[in-house]
Amino acid sequence: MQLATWNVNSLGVRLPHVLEWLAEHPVDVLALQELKLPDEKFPAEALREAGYHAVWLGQKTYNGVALLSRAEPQDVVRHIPGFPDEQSRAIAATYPLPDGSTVRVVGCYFPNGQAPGSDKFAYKMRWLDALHRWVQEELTRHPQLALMGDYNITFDDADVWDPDGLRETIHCTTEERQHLQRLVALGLHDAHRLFEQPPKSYSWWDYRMLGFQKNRGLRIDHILVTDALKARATGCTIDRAPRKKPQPSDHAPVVLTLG
DNA sequence: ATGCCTTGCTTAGCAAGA
Repeated sequence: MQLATWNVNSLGVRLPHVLEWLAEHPVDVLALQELKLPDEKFPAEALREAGYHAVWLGQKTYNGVALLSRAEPQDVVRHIPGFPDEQSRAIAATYPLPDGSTVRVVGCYFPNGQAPGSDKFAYKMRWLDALHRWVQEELTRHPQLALMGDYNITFDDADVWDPDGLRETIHCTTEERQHLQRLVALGLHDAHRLFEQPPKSYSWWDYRMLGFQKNRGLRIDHILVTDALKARATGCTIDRAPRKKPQPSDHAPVVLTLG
């Protein structure tokens, strides 16, 4: 049983990569971010042919999230309830597990935030507040929950290729990291850190300046899990292989394996 | 560094990403 998350930076461009990756890695649930296409252009048929159900929340040009799954999704929620948002950033669904229990999957594309002090940063903070309230409420009903996606926040310096040069810049500010810790304090665990990882493990690399080749990256794509899922987790990896292909997304998939 | 890439929208140059 595997859950994965991947910011594809345009599903229109990256659909072949997604299909190839799923053929090699037939995960049970794949959360996608940055679809960059409206609902009516979502490639549901191609994904169905690949054996995947899909639920999605599209948006023209920007944002957009989806959940692909082997099993049929239940109790689908689009957008953070009680947080009217013109930007399509959140989707949730429930899936059956082989033992008869269920897993609640919340897939999110957190706002970038641009720079501390900007309007976009203020929106990021409001969005994070709303997400916290929503996840807290979801946890009352779902002991097995995974919150995964492009968080656009690093946990600490170990997630940053140049922590001194990027100190208190976007993705690395104390304020953003405090929000991330508030989510953790709800009783969640960073799945990546549950396991031994290679040094300098990142999930995003800038397209410019040979960022990937020099491993100048950030770990900003995360899977947070509840105690019950932590107990079942047997591995969590970042798959750098798709980042090496021609015309890649700037993000790599993150994969959680559950026993 | 004011950009460096990439994408979408619109059709050459922005906006936005991170």
